[in-house]
Amino acid sequence: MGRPQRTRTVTIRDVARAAGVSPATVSRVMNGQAKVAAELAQRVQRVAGSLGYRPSALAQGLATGRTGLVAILVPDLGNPMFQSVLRGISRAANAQGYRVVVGDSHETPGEEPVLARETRLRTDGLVLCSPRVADDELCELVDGLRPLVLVNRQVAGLDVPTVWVDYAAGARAVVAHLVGLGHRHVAYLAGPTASVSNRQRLDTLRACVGERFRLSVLECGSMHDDGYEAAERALATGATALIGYNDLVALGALAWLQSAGVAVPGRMSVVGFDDIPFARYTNPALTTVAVPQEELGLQAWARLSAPLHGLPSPGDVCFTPRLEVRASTGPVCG
Amino acid sequence: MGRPQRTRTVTIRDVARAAGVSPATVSRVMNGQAKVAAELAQRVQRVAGSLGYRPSALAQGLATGRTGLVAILVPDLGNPMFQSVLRGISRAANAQGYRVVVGDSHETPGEEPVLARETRLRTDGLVLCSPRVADDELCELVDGLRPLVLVNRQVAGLDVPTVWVDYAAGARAVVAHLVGLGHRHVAYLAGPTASVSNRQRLDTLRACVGERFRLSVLECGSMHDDGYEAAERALATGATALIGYNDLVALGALAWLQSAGVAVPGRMSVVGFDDIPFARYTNPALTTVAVPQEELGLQAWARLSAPLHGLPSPGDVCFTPRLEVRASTGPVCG
DNA sequence: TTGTAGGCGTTATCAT
DNA sequence: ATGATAACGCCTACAA
Repeated sequence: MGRPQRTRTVTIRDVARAAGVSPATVSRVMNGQAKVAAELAQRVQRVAGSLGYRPSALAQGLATGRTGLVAILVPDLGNPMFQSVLRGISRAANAQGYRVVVGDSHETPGEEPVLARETRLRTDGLVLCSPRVADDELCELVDGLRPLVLVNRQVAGLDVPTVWVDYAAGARAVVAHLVGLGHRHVAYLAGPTASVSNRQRLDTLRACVGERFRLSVLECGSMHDDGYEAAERALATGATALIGYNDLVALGALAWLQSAGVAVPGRMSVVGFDDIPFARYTNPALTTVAVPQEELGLQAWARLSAPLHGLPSPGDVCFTPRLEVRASTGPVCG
Repeated sequence: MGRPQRTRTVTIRDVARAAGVSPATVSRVMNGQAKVAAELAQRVQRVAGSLGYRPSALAQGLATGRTGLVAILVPDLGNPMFQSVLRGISRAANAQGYRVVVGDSHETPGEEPVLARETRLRTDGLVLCSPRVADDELCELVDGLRPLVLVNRQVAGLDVPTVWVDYAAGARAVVAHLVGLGHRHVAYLAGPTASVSNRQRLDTLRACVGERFRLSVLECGSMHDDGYEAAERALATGATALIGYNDLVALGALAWLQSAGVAVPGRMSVVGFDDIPFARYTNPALTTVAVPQEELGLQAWARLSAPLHGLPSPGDVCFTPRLEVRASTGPVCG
């Protein structure tokens, strides 16, 4: 066998031999499982320690059919929103003896299926957070990935536990807020076209268009730089308020407006989605649609751990976001 | 065998049987390795596809001795600095067919050894980024983790490839800059005591203390909130300039100063370390000690991939950071 | 309580 | 070019 590393690893047999017992006994001692004579256990422990024995996670996984690992895949690890979800799921999973590994698809829909499959192969379960892959492809993918949980992505007629946020309600709340402040022309800095939640926000905003509400949609992206770059175009539309696809985009736009000397909210109000930690610290602080990020993670774990323990998964759960009004929005100055 | 999941997985044998060939042939086809008759290969491919066969990564790893995975461990995934390092290493590793998994010790030194060992067990190599674990414990740890690379942590007399930054030089540059602007009393918002780079910065600053330079050290932390909370104390010391342990801390402090109506840099200059992407977008933009974050990742991979390919690892590399002067520092107003 | 042996799914050596 | 077969390291019925 071509073992690349010339490091001869210490196996369970080596320990067994050195301790004068059978491999089975060593296994039992290492796993603290069955009853082993205290004295024997001691000896095995000592020998294992002195030999520097580490059970092979691969072999264990192969033999037991479980790895003790679950994975969460996100489109952009740089987004604090996803980090919060990650934190939520990690906390919950760790409390039950599972480790969480992270995958980042870098907003590349094409990468997701391969990354998902490959990751799932090494773990006991998967959480797909805001997947960008198309509906039909997602449907094909799903069966090979169970146990699986979807966060922020509902697919009709798909039997997969799901945790999601009603962004339509959030978007309507934003519109109501802005219209109440007298805004009649709003610019939306659109996120990735592959993002379903972007589509939800966009569709909802479009549905609000009427005599008292005009909408300019600008292509943007999902990151801070994208918002920074798009802000000037937003200003040029003549809109008096700007809605970012997410907080990162909104903060990017805010940064540009500041640097360009555009008064916020005097000349331009700014709104985001998510309520990432940073949002409250900018100047002015960002008005945003707050979603319970860590809670999403917790609920995701609840739905992933159930099948891991042979239990039925709880039903889907939907959170209604809350508009967090801060200083970046104000009445339109006429 | 207690297989928890009742999902009978398709094995290489099933494919072999269904295709009327031996498992060995299927293996060869899947790996595109040796020569297999074109027609046979076709058939195997078809059968494998229709059966939904996915090779077990665990079994492959066990049989080949390699996983195609490397891991990077960071103390705080929420810090954009570490994300940039991660990006650098991922880019380089992916280009050579390796995947990178990431672990987060959450600034908990005690977690590092167990996390490191456990992660290493499932990967072919490890990068420890800014480890917080104590020197002696790190020394013990090291041998069980090779192939291993250290980023931002040098340990004397330890034979481990290392990529690091000369933060002492960076700190001296900051002091020179501030003194040149007339500052005579500076507050340092200290990071985690377990952070070696915090110690380097602190020691260097202390060494600069003299008749023309007074230093107040305040306990802080490594995150945005820590800086936000510590800023008031810094102001109370009467210092005219504030140095954050890192950019996150400096930006937190900046946010508090803004909200408290303290003029920056008029009343208080602010400096950070790292030059995270955000630093240039705040208002005022942050003066900071810029380190080549992605480059650190690239160089780390270069040192990790070498032993993976049976080559000798390149020597250690040290980067000298560059002071990026922006608008958050200015002459003392007297 | 402890040992024996078969199997987890794959790869690689060695025949054919 | 293809097929047996022995590892890889561990776990767990089952036997003792």
